[in-house]
Amino acid sequence: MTKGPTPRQVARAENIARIKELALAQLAGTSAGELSLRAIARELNIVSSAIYRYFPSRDDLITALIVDAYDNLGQTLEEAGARGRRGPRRRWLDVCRAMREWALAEPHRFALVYGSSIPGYRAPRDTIAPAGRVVVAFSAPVCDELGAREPVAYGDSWSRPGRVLASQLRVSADALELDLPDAAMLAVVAAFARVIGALTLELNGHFVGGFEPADALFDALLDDEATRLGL
Amino acid sequence: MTKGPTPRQVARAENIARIKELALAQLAGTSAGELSLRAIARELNIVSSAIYRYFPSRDDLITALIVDAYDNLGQTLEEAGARGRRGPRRRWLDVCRAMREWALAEPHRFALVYGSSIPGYRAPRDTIAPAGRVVVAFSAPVCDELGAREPVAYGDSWSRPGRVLASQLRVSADALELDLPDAAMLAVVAAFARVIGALTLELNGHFVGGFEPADALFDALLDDEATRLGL
DNA sequence: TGTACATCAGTGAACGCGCGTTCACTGATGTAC
DNA sequence: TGTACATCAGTGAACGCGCGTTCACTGATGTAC
Repeated sequence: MTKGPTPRQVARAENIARIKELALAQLAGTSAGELSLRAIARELNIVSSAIYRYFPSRDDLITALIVDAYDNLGQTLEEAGARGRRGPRRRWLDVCRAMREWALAEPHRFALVYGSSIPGYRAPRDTIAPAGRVVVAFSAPVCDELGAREPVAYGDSWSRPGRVLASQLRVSADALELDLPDAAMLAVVAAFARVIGALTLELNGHFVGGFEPADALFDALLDDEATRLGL
Repeated sequence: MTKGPTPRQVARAENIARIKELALAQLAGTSAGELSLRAIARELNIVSSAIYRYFPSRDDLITALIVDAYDNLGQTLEEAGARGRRGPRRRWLDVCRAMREWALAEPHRFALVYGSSIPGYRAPRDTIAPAGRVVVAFSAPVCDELGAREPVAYGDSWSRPGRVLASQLRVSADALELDLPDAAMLAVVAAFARVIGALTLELNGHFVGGFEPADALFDALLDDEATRLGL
């Protein structure tokens, strides 16, 4: 018989979850740099110093939120792009749309990971892997499509990357274990930049008065980008 | 004989400029939401309440910084893209490179205008025109190129925008007084999103360990984008 | 099963800071006659 | 040119807040024998 978690362990896990929830709720109204541990403690009906039983410092709480956000987004994208009846193009479009939905639903979380870096906060190594998960999910349909084709067919609209860039593309693809030729990796990065850029503009109100709602704009951008990705 | 500005007016203008400078310097180490008027006053050797002789509130100071940033960036792009011996493609590439240089030189200013919105701060109308100036400068070379061509030649890789999107594109182009057909306007927005996205990723450390420096990557993205813009 | 001991969540006080904004005021600068 | 008055930059005190983090402590929960 496996001994389950003790009541204390259960309570601890619950409290950590609640702290994160309250922190996220707070982020809706403030930037990450202003996240207040005391405010969280107040809402938890706990003395402020008690927070330190759960997170050794404010930065550690922020790190946890960032890791969670990447993981949550990554998983969302993985599910949206799961292999199935749909072709790669459709799958990739679904991934991107899921990304936008996630960003619109949780704009503060999006800002936390893809927004302006937090002053005074230095991201630890722990955030690298979860961040990669998002990119991997983003490019999965492209990898699948290319795996089924002659690599040479790719990259008609892209010129061949120079030596420096080619090497950087190689290093990046390897780090993420992406099986993509240089030109395809470049196209994926370009697509990612466009999606992040469009979401950044939309979430920060740069489309106000022009593209509101931005659904049609987004679809058009994605449709074009999919073609350029060879999908 | 025209009466020049009084000593008082000169001093006032100088102080306003110094306050902005100190505010910008402070932004290098903090997010806009944490900008401290008291800290500025301290550095100016002035009592904290004296700041209110120059800016009625913290938000007004932030607004001034935002307007300045847009104007400064806009002017930089205008100069980089000035008509001359270079063809439109080269001009557009120069504009984009100037934008990157500006962003790398003044990352906090870039974050101020294109980064995550500032919690509690509501941008007044005054920021709209300067923001548009940047987009206009960004698309100027494209407009010039298209003015010299058959509009029909454009947009082979872009599908025709739907009704909603077409109307949004029209409204946006008109608001900025851009003489661009729908497909071209769409391509410009897409290009802008990509550039903003790439800069956002670079400035916030998402290229660390992969594309460092990102010069080659940026050039490749721009080169491809220029082709897609029909340049 | 019962007891002794270790673990650890939560307390409460304190340290040393910070902030935006208002208000009545002084005294220098600028202006109109 | 001289004087009276208005303007306005800067003062200093106050209001009513906020923060992260440390530390010695109490007392409940969990564990090993």
